[in-house]
Amino acid sequence: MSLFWRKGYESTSVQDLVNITGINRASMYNAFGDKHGLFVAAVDRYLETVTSKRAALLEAKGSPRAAIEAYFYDLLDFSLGPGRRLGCLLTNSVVERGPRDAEVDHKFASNLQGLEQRFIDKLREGQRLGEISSRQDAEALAHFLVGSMTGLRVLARGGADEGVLRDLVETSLLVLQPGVN
Amino acid sequence: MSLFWRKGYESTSVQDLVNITGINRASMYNAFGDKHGLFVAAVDRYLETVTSKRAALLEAKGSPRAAIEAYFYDLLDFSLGPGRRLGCLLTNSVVERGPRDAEVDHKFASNLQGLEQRFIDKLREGQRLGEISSRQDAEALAHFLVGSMTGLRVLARGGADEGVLRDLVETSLLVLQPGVN
DNA sequence: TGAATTTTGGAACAGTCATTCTAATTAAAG
DNA sequence: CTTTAATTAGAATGACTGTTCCAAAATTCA
Repeated sequence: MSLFWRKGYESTSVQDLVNITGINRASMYNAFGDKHGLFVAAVDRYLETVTSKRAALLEAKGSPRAAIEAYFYDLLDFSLGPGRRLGCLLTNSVVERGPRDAEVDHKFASNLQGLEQRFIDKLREGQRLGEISSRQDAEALAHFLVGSMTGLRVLARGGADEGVLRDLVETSLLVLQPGVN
Repeated sequence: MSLFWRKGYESTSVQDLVNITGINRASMYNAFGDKHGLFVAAVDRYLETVTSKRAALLEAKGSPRAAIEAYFYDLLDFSLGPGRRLGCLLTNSVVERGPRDAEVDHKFASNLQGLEQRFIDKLREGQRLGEISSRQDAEALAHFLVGSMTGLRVLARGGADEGVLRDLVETSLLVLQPGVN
């Protein structure tokens, strides 16, 4: 998973995987079928361990707006620092392989839709509480947040300065603030 | 350029390039040195033809806010439709190769910084005219716009629905609207 | 027209790719 | 302990990788 995350699919050879895992080639092929099967398993593992842990922040009780803010600041923290500027494995994969890998494409779409739905739920709740601006409906805000988050991850991988990422997060969250209707 | 745009660097073989261009292998090597040299030339060409044409929209006289809006809607139009959901060649390249290709990395950073500066100029002018909100300084807004634009391009390549991209653009532009200070 | 340069087809190169195989060794199950 | 299954090391596969070379053909330049 780490290797695919760092180097992408094509640049990671089976030999690389054998070397770093210490697992025999034959065992890998026996367990995963082929390189692509192992890759998909790595992406699944990524979603289970890395992504879903952060998504849980969105399920927190209490202020919905605080939950969304916690989500973004957690992502920001994770995206900073040397050795961590890897972006999102799934996003990277869809950029590299999306148009030619239906499985990756589908995972990306459904993952994004799942996150979008969590955003929508929290946004609606926040709007009902008056914590979150009602100038736009929750769907539009959720779409916006998903886009902003995607930009954040890609800019992080691209090596953007911390200030850029921070401004992106802060300004995005400012959109949620209720002002004049 | 089109092939690298569609398939990325690693998945595009020299043989593919020979086939699609009809140019002899030896001529290509004579002109560009190696595959990477050709790739860099393709990225440069992309920036000269595709990107800089759109960047010119930001130089338009008249309303600075309208110029920024024109830029984003032009990008949105371009990103939609079948066969056009390719994202940005430079962004795709930095995702695939960024950490291991200093030349791509540098091009990405300087290109983004150039765009950021154009945004800043327009934003400042708009703030002076009262067209653009002054709740945040122009730098922060520019960072936000760059992030939003990056997200748009990646989501487009990822096959996101038109509505998602549209909401992202509209909401991002809403941030510029002057409200209560 | 004649000389110099570029382009062409095509073969050849060594290296790497993902994948499969064989045979030996280890571990699990009954 | 015995049998069955899984794991190992390592070689071998054929296809493809980027790159170089050669001689012939075409083009450019003076």
